[in-house]
Amino acid sequence: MLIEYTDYDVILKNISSFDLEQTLDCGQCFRWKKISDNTYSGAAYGKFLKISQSDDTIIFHNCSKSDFENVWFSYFDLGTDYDSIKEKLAKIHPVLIEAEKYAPGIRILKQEPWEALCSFIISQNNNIPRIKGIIKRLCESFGNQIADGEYSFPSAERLCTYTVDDFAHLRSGFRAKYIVDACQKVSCGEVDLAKAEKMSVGDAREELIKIKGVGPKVADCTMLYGMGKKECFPMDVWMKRAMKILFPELTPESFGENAGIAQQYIFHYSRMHPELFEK
DNA sequence: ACCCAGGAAATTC
DNA sequence: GAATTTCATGGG
Repeated sequence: MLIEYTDYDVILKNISSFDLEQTLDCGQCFRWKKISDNTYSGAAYGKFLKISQSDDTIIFHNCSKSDFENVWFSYFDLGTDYDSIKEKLAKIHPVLIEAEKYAPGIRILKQEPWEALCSFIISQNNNIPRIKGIIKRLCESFGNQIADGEYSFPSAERLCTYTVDDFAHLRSGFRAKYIVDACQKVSCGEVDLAKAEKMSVGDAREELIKIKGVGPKVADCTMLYGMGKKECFPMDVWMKRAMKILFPELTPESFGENAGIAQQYIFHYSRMHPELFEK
């Protein structure tokens, strides 16, 4: 991988195992939008970004060197060698070879812990288009405008004084009371996300499920997508189906230290091949 | 009308 | 304690 800094853009050349569409539309994040072929716009850590790809070249448009180094490098997990991880995972089970082949450019994003937590609280017993709508309304109502029509994800501190009624327009249903509890516990430090990030998976999970509406699955998604804990293996309805039909002899532990990455290949592959689970 | 959606809390057995 | 029901909302 080669990094070039121009006056306005950051350009990555000769990058492998990175596909924007696969990474941004595989169910791990909910806020990036496709604005034209191979071009996306979105936000994280309070920064707006337009990013585009052609083959093995990625352009971070109008992006400073410091934003790239401080935010986007780790956000897109550019320090991790996915080629070698895929090779190791492929040896565990042949179905993983298929799943990797289907979307070889998936990377696990390192999102903000609070955004991941909040997003996956909203995701429970919900579908992806509706999750995106609720999060969009949350950001547009309470986030800061950081570019034309683009908003940051509002912090727990920003949200902690609101009640269930104040969130009614989000149309998040029974999840509104969970959002309220998360805002309160995180903003006052009863649940310390920065500390949880440094804890073991077991301890961090215990910490996170103190929040109402956070169980093992939401906690694991928060740790995998928001804290970089790649051994986490969130078990949603799709993964339960996949384990039963595709990997009957395996458990989440079978996938090892990068189980979360395996999970993402399997989740996306399963969701795009629902016929595997019919009847 | 019915079923399901990246689950977890509340209730019942 | 384990199994089942309920929880809002929207799309198919």
